[in-house]
Amino acid sequence: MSSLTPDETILGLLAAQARHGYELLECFRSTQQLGRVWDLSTSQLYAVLKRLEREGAIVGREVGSENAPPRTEYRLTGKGAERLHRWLNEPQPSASIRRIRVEFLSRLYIARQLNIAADSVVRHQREACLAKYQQLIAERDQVEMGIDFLALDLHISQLEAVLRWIARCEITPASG
Amino acid sequence: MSSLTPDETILGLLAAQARHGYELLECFRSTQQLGRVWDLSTSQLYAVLKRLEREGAIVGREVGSENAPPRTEYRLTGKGAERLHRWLNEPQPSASIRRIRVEFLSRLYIARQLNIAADSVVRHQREACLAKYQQLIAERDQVEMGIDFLALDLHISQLEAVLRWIARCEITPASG
DNA sequence: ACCACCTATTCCACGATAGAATAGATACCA
DNA sequence: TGGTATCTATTCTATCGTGGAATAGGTGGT
Repeated sequence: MSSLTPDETILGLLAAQARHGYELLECFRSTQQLGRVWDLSTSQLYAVLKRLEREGAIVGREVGSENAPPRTEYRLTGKGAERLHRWLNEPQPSASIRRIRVEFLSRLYIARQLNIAADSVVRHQREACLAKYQQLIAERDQVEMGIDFLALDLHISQLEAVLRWIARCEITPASG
Repeated sequence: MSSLTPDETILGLLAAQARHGYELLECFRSTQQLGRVWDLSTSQLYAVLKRLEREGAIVGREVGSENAPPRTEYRLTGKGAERLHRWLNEPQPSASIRRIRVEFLSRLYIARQLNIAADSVVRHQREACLAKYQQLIAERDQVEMGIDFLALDLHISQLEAVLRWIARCEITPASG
């Protein structure tokens, strides 16, 4: 598992419409949008754009503006769109608490932005969490009281909370 | 807030007894010990030891062994012990889910290893979580349905689970 | 004699990241 | 009209963290 990068989320934002770096940055800063989900620095955003372009998932073109500095507007390529949809439909998403908080919320948001039904996204996430939950329960039964047990027990509690929250997600899909 | 490093946890392990790198590594690998709390690579562990020595929190000395390669055994300095106890008694620990999972569990484990009462550690953590919890509840009331609300609601659910878990911690202190 | 594995640590190349720097345009105020 | 503050937009740089391989001594098996 590689670390948590906004690559696919950016692909999703660009799938909705072509944008330049600064616009994307605002999407990630506004609490109305992804501000509570991601915390990106300027340089990280531009570094990701460079990487995505190098990988052929997006292409940029220089756009001169009358009342602002020149900007580079990026749009999705076919390759990028393919990667985006693989990510959205990931059948076995991570059940890590952190990844749920970031990746799953991003998937929900992007699906909404693209007017794609999110129910399979939610279902996959719930199934992954449930599987992990049952595995942890089984492990906890083998373990004696100690730091080990506490860590497992906390993890299990976190997953229980996630499962209840996901159930609420399913009846109130993300808007905005 | 800097990122999540095992520096103080290592100071704690060295406070219990002088150890060399490989021994510490085993503490971080064994699930009986900190294996479920941290996931350190070899190079990270040695890098931290170098840093702690440079900062004067620990000192290493070469120890020749009969049946193994030479090793560097580290012990805590006065400066290191001071830093360790500041960390253990931190009055306002982070209420971030991730930090609770890692830092708080480490504090509990280290307190136990040093035969120090953990109740103030637990109390500080509960207070920090409760404050954060109430702040998030207030924020949620201001926010309309959307990704923003879902993110807040998930965060709140996670903190509720943590608070219930902490209540259980208080009646069953960590052993081993 | 050789290989595999354990102990113990170092090295290196790469990428991430924070924060400053650059730079053009507009707006405000004295 | 000069100053400076602020917004738009991106790049640069120095540092740090990291994974993975390399190094290296010792031990036990076949």
